[in-house]
Amino acid sequence: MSNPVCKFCNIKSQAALKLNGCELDVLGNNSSQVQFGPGEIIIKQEAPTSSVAYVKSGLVKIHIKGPIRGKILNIVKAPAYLCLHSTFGDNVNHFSATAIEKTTVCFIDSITFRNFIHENGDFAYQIIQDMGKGELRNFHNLINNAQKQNMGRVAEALLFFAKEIYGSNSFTLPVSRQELADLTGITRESASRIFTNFNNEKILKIEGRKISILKESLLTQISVNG
Amino acid sequence: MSNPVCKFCNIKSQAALKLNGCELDVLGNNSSQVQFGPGEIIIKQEAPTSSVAYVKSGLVKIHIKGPIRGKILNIVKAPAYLCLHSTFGDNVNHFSATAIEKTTVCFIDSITFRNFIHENGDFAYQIIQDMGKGELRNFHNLINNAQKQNMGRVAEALLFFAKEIYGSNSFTLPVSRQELADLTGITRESASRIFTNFNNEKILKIEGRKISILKESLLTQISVNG
DNA sequence: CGACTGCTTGATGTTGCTCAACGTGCGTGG
DNA sequence: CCACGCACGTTGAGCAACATCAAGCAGTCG
Repeated sequence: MSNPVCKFCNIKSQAALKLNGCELDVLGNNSSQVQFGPGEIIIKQEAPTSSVAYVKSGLVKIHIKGPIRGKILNIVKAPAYLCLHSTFGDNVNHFSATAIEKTTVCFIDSITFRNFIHENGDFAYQIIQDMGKGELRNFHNLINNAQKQNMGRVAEALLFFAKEIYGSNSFTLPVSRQELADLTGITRESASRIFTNFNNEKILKIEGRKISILKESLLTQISVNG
Repeated sequence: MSNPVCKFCNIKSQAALKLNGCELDVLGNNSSQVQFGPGEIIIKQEAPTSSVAYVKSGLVKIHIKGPIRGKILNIVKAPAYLCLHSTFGDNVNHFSATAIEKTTVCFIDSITFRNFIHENGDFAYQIIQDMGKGELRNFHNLINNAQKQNMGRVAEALLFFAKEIYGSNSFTLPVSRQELADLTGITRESASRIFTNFNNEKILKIEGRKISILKESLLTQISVNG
């Protein structure tokens, strides 16, 4: 594997910015860059964690096979590391990661990555901050899913896409109704019903996967109040 | 603050074991040890994160004020760090931590802790592993809460106490019915009903908070199948 | 054109929350 | 000391929210 452009890559992670020229050469020699199309699996649940994945561009869903049905834990936008917790918490992946848009991923050899942590405190500190922020997001998710009811969850998810992913109140949903249901923890029928409901109430304008948020304040209220 | 015994403490964290004598002196001079009784608040949600908390002994619940009712995110047994994610993800605590048994906590000055990470790669690596393991546990929780129904959740919680906390099928529940409900995300009435149900079915023997698991395999099955 | 996938809609059944009542033990203040 | 409020626990009845089941529709691909 070889990826000699790390040194000149301009989408470095916060952590990689702390590496010096020599370390960046090592990184380049121990990583490889791969392209994924929508639906292609980047990381497979149960497989051994042989490398660290860094998403350079694109959009990825983190998901898991639940006891009953699938569950999407998170949607991650580049730039971000994927599943660091799995890498350092265990030696198999606890989740799968699948591209939902065209995505570029750098796979970094685990040993190399670990060495950086051991030898470069600034690098380690950035990784810890990253993990911390990620975990906070996930906890936030947990609360929502635990106590809100369906309309609130869907509202939450839509606002997430608008704010966090696209930065606009008009966007094309990158996931199917089924996937949205897996993300919010409801059935696809319920998701569908809530969509038509929001459409009728003129809170959203929906044309297939094209969504425009018309009454953001109301949607926010629904999201907050459960 | 002063706690000169760090050097000779025999309940050091995995991370602290990586510190040298000199660093342990610094740790001692920048940390303090505090005792908490059941119900006493160790970390308060929304308060600034001024120090890192290390639980030396005892049992702690991590909880949060939800939009509708409280939610217990996790029950943590010593030895463990508390809420590292809050410390590094943001500068206010996103959760509260409350002792549920007599608990000893060491508060370590954040700056000191950060310096260790920057300067001692082995220390940093242990912290990262800790965070990784913790996050995996939490994700596991999320899945359960998302898809199981009430009986399964209660079964899960009981097995958690038996396996992870007490290592025995007979134990005294350290939490009230209300708290168990907050942990599993159900109402206290539902919790109560399920308890009497399990008692009638002879899956458990219940006397107030004293619990004996009689049919572990059945309970496990209920827990797994939702 | 038929098979298939993704989406929608309606009818039905179940789960679990809410509300309400009642018992108990504990601490507080008259 | 007793009355009272308060947290905890249990049980029952009714209801709303959702999942499930079932059917139908539009678009697409071989």
